[in-house]
Amino acid sequence: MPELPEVETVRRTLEQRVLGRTVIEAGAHWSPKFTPAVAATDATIVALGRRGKFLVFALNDGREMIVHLGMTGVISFGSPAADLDSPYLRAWWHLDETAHHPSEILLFNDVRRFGRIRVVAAGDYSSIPTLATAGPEPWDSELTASSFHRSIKGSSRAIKTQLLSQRPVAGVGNIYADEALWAAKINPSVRRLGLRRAGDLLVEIRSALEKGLANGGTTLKDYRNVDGAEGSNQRSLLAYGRAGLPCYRCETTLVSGVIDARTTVWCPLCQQR
DNA sequence: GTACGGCCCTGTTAGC
DNA sequence: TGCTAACAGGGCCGTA
Repeated sequence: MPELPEVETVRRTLEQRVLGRTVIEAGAHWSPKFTPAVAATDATIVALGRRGKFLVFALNDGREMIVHLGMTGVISFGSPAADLDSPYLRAWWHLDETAHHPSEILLFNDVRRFGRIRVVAAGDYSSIPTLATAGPEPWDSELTASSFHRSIKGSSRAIKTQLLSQRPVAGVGNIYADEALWAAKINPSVRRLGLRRAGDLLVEIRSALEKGLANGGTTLKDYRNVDGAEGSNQRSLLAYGRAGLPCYRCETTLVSGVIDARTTVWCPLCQQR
């Protein structure tokens, strides 16, 4: 499931192949989640950014195409002859030929259709609630222990739920939330954190995301970068997916439960409430 | 406004 | 062997 490290890896491997290129034709699956992709036709991509887990294609006409990979979304390049009949193709953009690139098709495949695409006026995210209310990027200089603490203090929900809401900080999903909470020795169900513990958690969130990024993302099943390569961070996970196995710190058996409809793994000894 | 449950999706796996 | 049910989960929406 693509979280910040996966989406950023996609952005980095995609950027130089789309900058300055014009969409000469586009198509999409019938679902309204994907049909907005067609609206990018005739526009030129002038920048490729990322906000939380959203890819932001800046277009030359004052609009942005926002792409969320959902759980199983994969972006790749292909040819019209070979790749437009994939049963999981949800959107495609035919990019023009340039001095550096042949004419080719940018493909968006998404088995479970949890992804979504929107084309909006630049900066107008009113139709994308999670993007509109997303908190700061993890490495934003304005994000400090105290600002993070203030953000958490404003809610009475479990800390895991708060992280998944994208409000305290953008880009954290189920995997990196479990990893950061384990590293910070914080129980995922706690509803209140002091300033010092909030600071610890912020440090571990940044650390978990940096490690994921350095490893090219976490590939559990579907995730690939634009070149088709898997990430390797799944081999370095310390909590996620390890229920029933010994804690790497204290050897207590890790347990799992459901928080906010997400499987959550923690150490009952290191991460006591 | 905030909290919470249900829904969207389909391949994989477990259980009978 | 073949069928059914449970499971995975990010974001959105309706309701309280």
